[in-house]
Amino acid sequence: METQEGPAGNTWSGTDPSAGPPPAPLPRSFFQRDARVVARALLGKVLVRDDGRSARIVETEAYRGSLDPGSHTYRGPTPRNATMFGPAGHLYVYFTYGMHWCANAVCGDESDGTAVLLRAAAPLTGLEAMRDARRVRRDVDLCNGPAKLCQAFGVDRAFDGADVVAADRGLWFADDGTAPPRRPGNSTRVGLTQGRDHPWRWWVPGDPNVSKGRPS
DNA sequence: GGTAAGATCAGC
DNA sequence: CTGATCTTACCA
Repeated sequence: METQEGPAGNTWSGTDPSAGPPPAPLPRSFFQRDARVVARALLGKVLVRDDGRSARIVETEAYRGSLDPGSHTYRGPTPRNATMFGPAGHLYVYFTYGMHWCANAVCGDESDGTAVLLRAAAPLTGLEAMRDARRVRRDVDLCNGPAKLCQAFGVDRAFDGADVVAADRGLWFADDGTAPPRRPGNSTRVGLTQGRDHPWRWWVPGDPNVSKGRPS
């Protein structure tokens, strides 16, 4: 019988004593589904980093490969999107607008090129580290956008390809018992010029940490 | 080799 | 609403 413990090699050091032991990572099968299903299922799950930072996912978007003109993988494999064409349960991190990083959870079957963009989250623990990484007045501004979330968690190029099931880089998703909303908010995606008709954005209704980004 | 656009954000 | 800031992808 094993005691409840985090992924091998990780040292949970959450600053909130009530946070308890490190929650186990979601299994790979969680991600091996249609990205639209995973996008909704991720609402309410917790993004965890082994330095104590954690936040509840409150907004996501699905990107669907060759079926989706708005996806980085729409036109086939390139050096940049290689991770998205790999196995589910890895993190696809890309650089954009000359200064921002954004993170996705790769979904579906290998070579599908599908993923879920993490658009916003509600900070839970490790707020000091997040405030350190981002100079903002209100905590609600720490993770209320895809690039803000990455900055708050210190996610950059070094995390592209990270296995969030094996948690090989100290980053994973956990289920703390919070169920996804019965009826999530839904709209077209934010910031796209192509594929903007697809309603593949979802969020937790009423959560103040949902991004201010407007659908295209 | 040149260039246009980009799954964004902060400040005015 | 605009500027920042630079990588990527695509075309010549």
